[in-house]
Amino acid sequence: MTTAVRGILVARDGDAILVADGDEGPVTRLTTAEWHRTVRDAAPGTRWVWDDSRRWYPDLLAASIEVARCRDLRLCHVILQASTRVADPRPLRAATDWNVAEAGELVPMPDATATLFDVDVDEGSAFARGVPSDLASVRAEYARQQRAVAESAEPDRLRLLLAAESVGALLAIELHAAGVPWSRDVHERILAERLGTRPAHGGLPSRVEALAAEVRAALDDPSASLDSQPKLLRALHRVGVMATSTSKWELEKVDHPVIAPLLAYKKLTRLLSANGWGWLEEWAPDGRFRPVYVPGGVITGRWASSGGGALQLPRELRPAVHADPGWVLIVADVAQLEPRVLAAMARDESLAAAARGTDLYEGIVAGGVVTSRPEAKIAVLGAMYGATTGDSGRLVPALRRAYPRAMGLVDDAARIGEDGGIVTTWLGRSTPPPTPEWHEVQSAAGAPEATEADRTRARRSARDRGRFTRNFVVQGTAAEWAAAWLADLRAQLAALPAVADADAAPASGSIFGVRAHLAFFLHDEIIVHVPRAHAEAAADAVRSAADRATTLLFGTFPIDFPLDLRITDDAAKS
DNA sequence: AGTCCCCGCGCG
DNA sequence: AAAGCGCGCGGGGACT
Repeated sequence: MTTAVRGILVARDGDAILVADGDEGPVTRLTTAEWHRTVRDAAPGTRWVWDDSRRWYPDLLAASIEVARCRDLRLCHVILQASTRVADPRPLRAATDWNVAEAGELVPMPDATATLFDVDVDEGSAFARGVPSDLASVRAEYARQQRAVAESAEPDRLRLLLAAESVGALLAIELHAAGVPWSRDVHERILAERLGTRPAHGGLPSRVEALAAEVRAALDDPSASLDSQPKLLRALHRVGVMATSTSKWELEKVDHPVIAPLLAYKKLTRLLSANGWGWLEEWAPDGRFRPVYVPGGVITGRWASSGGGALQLPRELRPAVHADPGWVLIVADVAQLEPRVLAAMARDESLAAAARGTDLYEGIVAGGVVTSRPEAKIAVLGAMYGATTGDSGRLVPALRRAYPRAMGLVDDAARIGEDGGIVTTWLGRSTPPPTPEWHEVQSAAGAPEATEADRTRARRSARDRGRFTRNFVVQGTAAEWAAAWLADLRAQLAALPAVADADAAPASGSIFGVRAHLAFFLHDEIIVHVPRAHAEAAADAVRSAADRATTLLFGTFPIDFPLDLRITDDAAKS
């Protein structure tokens, strides 16, 4: 599998598409049809170097043309211009038209087809600001990036990061095109069970209506407003419930007849407004849920999403994720991804030993560090999030004694952040520097006339940033492991054979209807939609991709990343 | 009417 | 239980 990778520059010139072989090769001018043919017939190792995958790939996919690899200059610029591993970031930072959002034309996002002519600049989900697409700009930016990598402290890691980020850009568009196979029937059954009968128009579902009546009776106020936080809080105070907020973890502590129906009401109205019948019509009208994924959308390098709440699909709706007839789902997630990543980054043999096998928390208990699994869990979370008080903060010192290398890594990251410094993930993504406002708060506290309030504010702000940088290195490196996992898996799935037309997935309507494909991704879990005949092959691919990701990032360091993997018809959590 | 912020809660 | 990271979204209310 060692095909030489060749970079081909792609640019736009009016209606024409310009393609140039490498840095100095001849420029070819193509029509759209010729461009499609060129991509379809390209050598296996070709890497398309283009401004922004969102500008090129939806059109290719619509023509059933897949791209194996690219360099997404926009996303890679964001990484490189900030990375502490780049020796001289000045040329990148000076290229301000590549510095994301500020300048440039509007680029239609993958879900924009319906609203393409309804040009509403403020509709952020449909359009985004674009980077340059002319050949001179693309060529210059690629040269800057290649030089930045070559001269960096860790060229191999950065190359891996840029490749993974760019595959992510392609995959995000593919996931949108493929969609999550969604059973409208199952979704509607869940809604009916939980919420009751659907209202004809304007009203509330029957069970919600009944609960609202119960709550109003308990509040002794037939017209009480239940959806306005301030009004609800006042109504609660009137019947003697002296809560300071209407959040469920505070209300749960109160013993009053209004609490049970109120919590039930809140739970149901949440389901109704977030994932009710309206959501179903808007987001899965045709048996596919097509969220817009935003690679690099989170500061740590995780993906964000826009529209449909893709990253917040409630567990109770997971059964609606349902394979098409003749197909199955492979649902896989990594148990305790982040602490495992931390053990590997820190080369902490003790934590890695506790992580051997399927349950890192039990491993910590077995090592005698804490006495129970729940304690191990909150201790580990507290260590990675920077807890200082409560049970979590109390347990962290035990972890510090048992795993000095791992804890040293996150403690160092926190200290650097508190001091205004920058920290970097394993592969090379760095935090932004503190904002000018942050520095102002710090210097104000050091001035001779500073008040105690100034100093308190500065300490708080420093510690806030310390918790951010502490978590950044772990969350960001975990995102890198997941990106490497996805990239390898995607390549393996693309190599699986297509099925006969008769076995095509009915609701897909694209190349993903005839071949195993990724259907969902959420930080550390994936769902693959697979023709039944290829289930075992695809499951093996999921496992081997995880192994390869581990080796790619961490070499021979002995760390396990065990998968919880199921082959199933629906994605309900077992 | 539009915009912005807060609250609350869903996910990892 | 809400102290301790990162998100998106819907609803209400205050403001323009």
